[in-house]
Amino acid sequence: MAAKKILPSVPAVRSAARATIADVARAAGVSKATVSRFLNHRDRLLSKDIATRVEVAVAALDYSPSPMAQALKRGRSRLIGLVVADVTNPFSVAVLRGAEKACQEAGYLLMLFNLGNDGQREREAIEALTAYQVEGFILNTLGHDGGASANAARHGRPVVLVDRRHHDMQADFVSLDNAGAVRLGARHLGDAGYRELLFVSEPIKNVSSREERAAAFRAYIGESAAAKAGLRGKSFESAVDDEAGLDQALRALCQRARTGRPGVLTSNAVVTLRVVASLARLGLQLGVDVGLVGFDDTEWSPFVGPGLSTIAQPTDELGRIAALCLIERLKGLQLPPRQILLAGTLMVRGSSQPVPA
Amino acid sequence: MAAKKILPSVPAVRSAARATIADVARAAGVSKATVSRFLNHRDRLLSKDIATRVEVAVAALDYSPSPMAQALKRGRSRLIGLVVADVTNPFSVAVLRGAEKACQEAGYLLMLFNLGNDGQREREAIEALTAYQVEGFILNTLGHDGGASANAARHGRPVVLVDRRHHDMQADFVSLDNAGAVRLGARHLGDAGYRELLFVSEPIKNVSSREERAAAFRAYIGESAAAKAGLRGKSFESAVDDEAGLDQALRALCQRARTGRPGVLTSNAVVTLRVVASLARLGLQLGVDVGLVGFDDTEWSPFVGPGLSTIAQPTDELGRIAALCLIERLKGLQLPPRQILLAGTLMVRGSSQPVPA
DNA sequence: TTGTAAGCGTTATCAA
DNA sequence: TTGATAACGCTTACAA
Repeated sequence: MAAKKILPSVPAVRSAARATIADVARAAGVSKATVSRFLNHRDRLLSKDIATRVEVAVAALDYSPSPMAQALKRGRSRLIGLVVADVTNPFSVAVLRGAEKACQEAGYLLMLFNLGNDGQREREAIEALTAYQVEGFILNTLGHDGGASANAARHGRPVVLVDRRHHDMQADFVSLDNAGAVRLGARHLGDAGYRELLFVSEPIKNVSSREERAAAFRAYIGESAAAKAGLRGKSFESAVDDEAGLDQALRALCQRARTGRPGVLTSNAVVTLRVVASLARLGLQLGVDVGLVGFDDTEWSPFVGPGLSTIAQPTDELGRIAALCLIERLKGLQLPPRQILLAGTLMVRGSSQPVPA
Repeated sequence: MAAKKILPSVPAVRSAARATIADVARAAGVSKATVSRFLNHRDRLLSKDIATRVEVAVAALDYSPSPMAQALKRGRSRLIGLVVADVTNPFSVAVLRGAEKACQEAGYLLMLFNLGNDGQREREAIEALTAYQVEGFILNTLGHDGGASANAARHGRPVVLVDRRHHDMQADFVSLDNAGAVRLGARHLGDAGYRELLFVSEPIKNVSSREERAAAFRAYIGESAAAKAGLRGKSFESAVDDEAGLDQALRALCQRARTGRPGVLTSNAVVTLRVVASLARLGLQLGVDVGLVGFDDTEWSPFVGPGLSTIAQPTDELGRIAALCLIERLKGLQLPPRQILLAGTLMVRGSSQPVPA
């Protein structure tokens, strides 16, 4: 057996429990109130002498106030609750990053609650977060919370909705300009010579962003400009496990397109992947047999097939703006609910290359 | 102008602020202590009569205790801190999901802190989380925290490390069996006829998982079995912005491989994408000119080129086990630091198809 | 300008 | 079995 190695004992910081404000007061020879004042109103009401004594004590004890105790006393916690329907969704993560940065800069900490696509937990999430005294919410959810978020709003905890509206709630709303983005994609496909279009979405199920995109597609197809250009289109809702249905829809699309080429517009990255898989099953070539433009520009988009044309969302900005809106409200801004829509950007790649004349 | 619609006023829940334990006590006509006892030791020490009175009052007021106040009093918060180096990394997100679920089931809430790959913030993160009285940490970080986590551990806040060890800390560690996974990938490439291998990693920079994978590759190549099979290999560290360097390394690989075919093993999904891009620039075909196996099985792996062969990590399990380990410690388990290594799974696709004889 | 003391919502100790 | 009461760490009237 190997000789027992003697580990160097941990540097004997003797670290007692965290220092409290009482410790600092004692060390500085002042009252707790004075320490508190030094911390919160450093400027006013403090003699130079005492101020430095406190300052020294704080440094010596490496003191920092307990946010929990502060929250309890003040009723405010410097916490912002972020509820996302699904962290697996790269869109959510990107928004999360933007929001996090803005919160951090404003001195807030983000408390994340992931629903794992289980709508049931939405109410639970908001209540848990409320219990922890979060000061406001950023919600990327369905709104099936039994009024919990509306309730929070009424209690003076502002709410900002990202990407998905809640039908029953008036709140600031930050999102992609879905209608504009759909037009961008559809027009591009048309311009590239794809004339018979199919819009493929996840099952709409009352999710506002899905509704808006689907509606925008129908509207665009109905416009005279599109009709004049000979653009026609249908929509299809693709369920996770219904590969056969999707295959069938795409086959039908190709049939209809006998004359003009078929083009597909997908409503998010997950659906894009499903369509790519289906096309592969059908033996159809991207950008040759079928054109494709998908929502959400991912890191892998350039490398699938001939490169996937996409509509990029300004995810970082969305998250950042959502956080900023919320923080403004926390600072007391009184304003009717705002709607902030950001434009998408078309990334052209091989999957929508022009149909040879 | 459209007639002004009269919105139905919000259901007049008259919702006063959250009920406190004092409210419940008053409503039930008992003392706060009794209510507290009912909540915490429902079983012992309570006359049936009083118990039901309290129960009714709790229900009527929809009371639930304030975790903040509990944390202040008990010193425990039912909070677990999760620090990840980068939420953008799909691996981190997957782990997050697993951990979150386990925590939730055990009645803990996860507080997420994302470093955004800014190592500087690691210490800050741990201190912020500590201030919020998190009871323990799950860390997927570098360990450049100036001893903050070691310090936390000493204060009785257990720490579990995921995927990345901290050189200076003894703590439970949960990770992929990197050595095994590397062998799995390398051997597979060899078996498929790719004889001249290149291991491409992110800059190692002291990150333990990167070190382990690189070391395992060197070791495997040095083994007699590999040598006997005619396997040879080198390693390359690919920096984000150094496309030229990577191109050069791959060109050199192909040169060396004149006789046997060249194969590449990449250390994570980001690097995989870089290699795919480089190969495209060089006009080399995946699975024909060059074999490729990459760490991390992503949703898009099947759709890049002929399909990317990958080594899948049991991410959900990793997160779950990390959380469970932590929770065991929180329950008082005294044990020397454990190391839990999980095996990876090889997913064979077109990028490593056998070299035709 | 500083200190005293009350109280935020809990739980735990002690009597009753 | 129940009820006062004193903390937990902090902020804030109010007094001095």
